[in-house]
Amino acid sequence: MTADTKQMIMDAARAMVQARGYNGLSFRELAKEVGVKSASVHYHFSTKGDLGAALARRYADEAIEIFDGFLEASQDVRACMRMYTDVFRSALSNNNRMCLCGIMAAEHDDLPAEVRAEVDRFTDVNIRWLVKLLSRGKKAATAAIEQRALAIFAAVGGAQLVARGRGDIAVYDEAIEAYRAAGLLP
Amino acid sequence: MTADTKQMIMDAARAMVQARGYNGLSFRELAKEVGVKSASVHYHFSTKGDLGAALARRYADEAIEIFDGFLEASQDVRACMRMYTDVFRSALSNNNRMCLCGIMAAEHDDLPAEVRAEVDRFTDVNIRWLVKLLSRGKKAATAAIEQRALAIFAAVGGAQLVARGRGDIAVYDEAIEAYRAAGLLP
DNA sequence: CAAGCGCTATCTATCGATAGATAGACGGAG
DNA sequence: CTCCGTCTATCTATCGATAGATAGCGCTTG
Repeated sequence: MTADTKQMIMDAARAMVQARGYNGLSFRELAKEVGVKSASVHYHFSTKGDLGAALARRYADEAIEIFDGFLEASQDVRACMRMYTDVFRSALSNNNRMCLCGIMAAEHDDLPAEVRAEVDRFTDVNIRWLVKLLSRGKKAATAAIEQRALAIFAAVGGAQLVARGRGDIAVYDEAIEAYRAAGLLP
Repeated sequence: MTADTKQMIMDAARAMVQARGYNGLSFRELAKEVGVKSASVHYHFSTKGDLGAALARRYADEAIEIFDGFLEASQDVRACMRMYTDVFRSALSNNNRMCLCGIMAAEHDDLPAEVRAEVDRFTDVNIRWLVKLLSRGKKAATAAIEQRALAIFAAVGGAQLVARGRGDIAVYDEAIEAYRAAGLLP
């Protein structure tokens, strides 16, 4: 039983942050959830900032892998985009949670610097990937594509935020559909 | 000196929440900002939930007034929409702040019930207004207009969130412009 | 005088963080 | 094989800071 405590801590912490934000994460509650003492959490992550940064770093790294898998899985821009929006959808369908970095972005100015840096990197990762995807379709000007990528990322994040507030995943689906209908999404 | 303390408290509290979120608001810091003691804040708002709900309520009420003023000021749908997006822009230009209810929406599940109710009402106010505006243009199906209104609200909120994270108001402008170019915004 | 309002002083709960102890695994030395 | 030292991982207990909240005093003003 390699129920690696460190992994369990990170998993539980991610879920808690996705549900209640970085400020809503406490070592004591986290430890209780995992079944250890808060001192043990400090053993693995010396400060709360360390933990938050580790969470965001792993999250961004996983995003790169997953997103790049989409690009390899299909040459169809529309299909890839659908897989992309489905990733954000799955956070909602998993107990009405938000994207880890989406919710942390709201707390942006309150975050320890090392956490903020990783959250910003997640944004970069998304935008770079979207640029790569959009570049497949047409060879528009780079600036135009970057603008479009940014708009898509913002719109998807906003849809997630509003849908979670409503507690209704259908709200997300409707927003995405409206984006597609308007031509914002390919 | 009717520098009404209660008003000063609400003004300072709103600014602090817009910068750091509801969880980032503390009575002590708020009191210091206003120049009173935290006990005095409790005199006007018996609990933090009371204060948060009052903030969100006033915010939503002001939004109704401001937005309806747009509808009266111009018959042009595009002009009204620009005024609408400019309201969200002004939060950013005011010290890189977020919409009060936008940032609270991220903390949605952590909010006291009375605060959450007002935040939800703000969303309603926005969507109802957008529906009213969009209905001017064309007589599309109600469901389609509501979907569109929701998508616009989400997209604008997302643009604000991302732009604040980047600390660059130009990001907001670019996203809005992309929405317009795509035809999401009229 | 009475009410309204802000104060001092204090409470309880919880936060992140740290100190120090301990149980057990592992490896090398005699 | 066994003893010794070290390392890992967790524990208990506690720290100072800060959170929101409260009781009661005192000033000011109508």
